[in-house]
Amino acid sequence: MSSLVSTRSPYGLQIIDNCVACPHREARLFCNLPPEALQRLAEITSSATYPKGASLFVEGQPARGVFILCAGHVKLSTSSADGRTLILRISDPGELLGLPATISGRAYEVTADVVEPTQANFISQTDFLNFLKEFGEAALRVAQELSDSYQTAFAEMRTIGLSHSAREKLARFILDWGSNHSSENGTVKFNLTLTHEEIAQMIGSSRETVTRILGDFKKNNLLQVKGSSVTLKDKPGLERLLQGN
Amino acid sequence: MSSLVSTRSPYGLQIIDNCVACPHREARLFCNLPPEALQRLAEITSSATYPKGASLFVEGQPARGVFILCAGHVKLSTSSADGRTLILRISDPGELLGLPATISGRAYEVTADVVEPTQANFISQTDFLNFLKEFGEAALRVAQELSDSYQTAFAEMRTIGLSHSAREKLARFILDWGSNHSSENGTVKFNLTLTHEEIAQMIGSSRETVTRILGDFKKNNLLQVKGSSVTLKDKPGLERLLQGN
DNA sequence: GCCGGAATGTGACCGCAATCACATATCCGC
DNA sequence: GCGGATATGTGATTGCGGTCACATTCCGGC
Repeated sequence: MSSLVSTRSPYGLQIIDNCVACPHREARLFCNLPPEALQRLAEITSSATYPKGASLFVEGQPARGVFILCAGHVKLSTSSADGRTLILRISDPGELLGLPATISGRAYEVTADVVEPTQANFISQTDFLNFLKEFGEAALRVAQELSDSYQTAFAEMRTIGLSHSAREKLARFILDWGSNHSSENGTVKFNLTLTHEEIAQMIGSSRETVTRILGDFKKNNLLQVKGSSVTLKDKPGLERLLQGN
Repeated sequence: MSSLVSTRSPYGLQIIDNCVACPHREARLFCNLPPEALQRLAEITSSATYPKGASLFVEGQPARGVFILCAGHVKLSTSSADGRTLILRISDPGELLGLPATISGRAYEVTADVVEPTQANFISQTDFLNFLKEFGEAALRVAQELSDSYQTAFAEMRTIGLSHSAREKLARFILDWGSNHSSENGTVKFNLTLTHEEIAQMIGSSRETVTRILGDFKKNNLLQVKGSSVTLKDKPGLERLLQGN
């Protein structure tokens, strides 16, 4: 079994070999499959790197296959004809992108844009489906992965659908982001690499509103912002804004 | 293979035997599995009927297993602590309910309420997971089912997140509902068995707003309502409200 | 056919947040 | 370190739609 090997890409990105199998998301997905399955997986997988701004796939495009994100971050979004955009999530390394579309055979339902130099493995739809047919265990893993995605997307939907004010949605967004990205040593502190515009698109609001409410939060000492670094000063205070649930 | 058999339930519901395997959703899910898989499926399945108002499962409850809806309709909803409710969809016969939670092992993410006398088959979580482990093909079918659910939920999310006005959301809702439930012979006509309150909960709006906008639609001759029967008089007119997309 | 509860219709009010229109401030490549 | 693009901050305005408070109508059960 090959161990992880790193080299340099043109974008100054760490290239990771054989990232199909495990480096991220311990004990998930395609780890612990029988050797012949892993062998087969390696054969049908091809790796590539993408510069900032590239698209792995675009909403509405017929599904070509799945991408396994090895390094970098990818923005998943959907947009309406009149230019409005809804950002679903920022994917982290280890995630499978384009899975529902590839499995169901329909078009990609979101657009995947590279927000920072990224490495990803690709498996074409036919190869992937054949692989799943042959290795039932893998199909079950895929079902689990889909269930997780489903529940994540669902939580997102709840946030947007069930909260009243933009202030509430923003508070929830910040708390969520914090709980996933914080390096806490006592206080919760993390990097928020999104622009106000993008935050607005995540919570279904407008750029100005995000700026204003964020200013509000600072004024009320709920949090502190320095560059892209955010520190929660009064987490309970923020949580109080989520009224109930 | 046993054919469909009907008897009478206490609720005056048609009881359908062996509905695991096929009656609805042609060529989907568990049809065309090898005989031993079908055999096994029959062993782990138990059937039950539910009166109006019953809950198959409740949001937050640890997953017990999946339900296969044989007859009747079930409302899937989620609600926040302060009493607001978001209805996700009304499930039709043939659907699998509670699948993501059962596969992922987390809690049910929605509540499933019976809105009319219903028959459903149940498979416990452990039985179901063992079954999938043993029959890889079935796991793949399940993955497909999950993909479909995902894409449906996603479309719902887009509707709520990307449209500006309540009027737009209502128009979209009516057109969607019409395209799924209409018995068209020239004009589009269908039964809308939901109260205004429920419609409001589906589009994330308020009861009064639904009443008002629906009245508006009637006034502008976009549609006609007689009891629970709705007839679209000017479909293009409604579609124009979806601005763009 | 009557009754009670649910569903629907309607007015008044008003607050949130979208939008427009700018003024700064910050970042990044050359 | 300069200059243009991009991001952020802020005021003024406005309308949508939520909420409250009722009136009216519908419907199902006895």
